[in-house]
Amino acid sequence: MIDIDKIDRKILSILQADGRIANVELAERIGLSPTSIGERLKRLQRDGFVEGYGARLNPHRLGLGLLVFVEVMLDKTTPDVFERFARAVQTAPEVLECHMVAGGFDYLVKARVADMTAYRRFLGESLLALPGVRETRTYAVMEEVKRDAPLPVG
Amino acid sequence: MIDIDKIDRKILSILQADGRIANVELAERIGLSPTSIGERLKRLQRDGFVEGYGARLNPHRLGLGLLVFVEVMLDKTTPDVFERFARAVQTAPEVLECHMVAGGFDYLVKARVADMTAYRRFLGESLLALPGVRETRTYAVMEEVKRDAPLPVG
DNA sequence: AGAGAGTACGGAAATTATTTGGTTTGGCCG
DNA sequence: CGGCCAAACCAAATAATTTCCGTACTCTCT
Repeated sequence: MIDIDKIDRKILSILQADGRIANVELAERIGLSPTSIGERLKRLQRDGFVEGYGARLNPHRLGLGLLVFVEVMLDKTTPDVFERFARAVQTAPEVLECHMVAGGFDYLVKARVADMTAYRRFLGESLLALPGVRETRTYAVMEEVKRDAPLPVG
Repeated sequence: MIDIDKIDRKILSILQADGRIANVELAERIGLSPTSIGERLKRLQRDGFVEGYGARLNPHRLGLGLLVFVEVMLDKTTPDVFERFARAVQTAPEVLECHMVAGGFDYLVKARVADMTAYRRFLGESLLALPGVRETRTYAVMEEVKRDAPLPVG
């Protein structure tokens, strides 16, 4: 396990908020030379702290106005239902996240679709079409109180 | 409503996967001059399709190995419980997402902590300490099947 | 046809990233 | 203690990229 110091954390924190910041400005904000910052960042990437960079898109602008969470329960009769479900979920573009959870149900799915009509289609043609899906409970999001907050690195 | 064409979508798609790609390379991949791509990107940012850029960090590397979802039910006796809960959630660094949902409970909270010990502390000192919280149900994630997939822009 | 908007392009200038080489610091061991 | 090594830092030079500007093309509307 490689440990990181306060400066590294600051770099990660700033980069999480603004992934496209210029190296020189990053260096200025931290109080180190651009060269050092560049070396540190390279190391942070090599050691797997930074997995990549991405643009944050506005889902509403893209016509994806409805966010839903779906609790999925599987039939545990066949041995490979979990595998098959996991694989199918990867290919569904509507599914943004899918987690296997401990508790009352098996999988929690987070998906984005245009509207309720689109959701009904997604539910019927994608989720319920999968073999082994016994039951689902849908929760439509009415208000996104906090959306994709940065990880606490400080 | 401003609509975007196929080239714009391609820009967004690439940028979602690699937010730090050089403009020249982006232009090459799409088959347009860097200048044009720059202009399009500027427009996409101005019109709110791109809200920003961020580094994708590895939560496990940062000691945040446990992902939990918490269903929260509130006491609807006081009129401002929702507001107060929403405000409190913003300041909690463990909370990555919080959504008000329609259905069996009021809020769905997604949080990242180090381990179960840290979660117990978070639950007791942050969530349950809030006035108006009547009941919570916790679901610990055992396996992250799909994590933060890009929005379907194609 | 002509005006205006929108989009595209190439080249020059400004900015930024990366590499190179050298200095300092701190630990380790003969 | 003195020498040695590795890590972190920096300034300067070079390489690459972004931005700015002038121009051309195509649509559409009058």
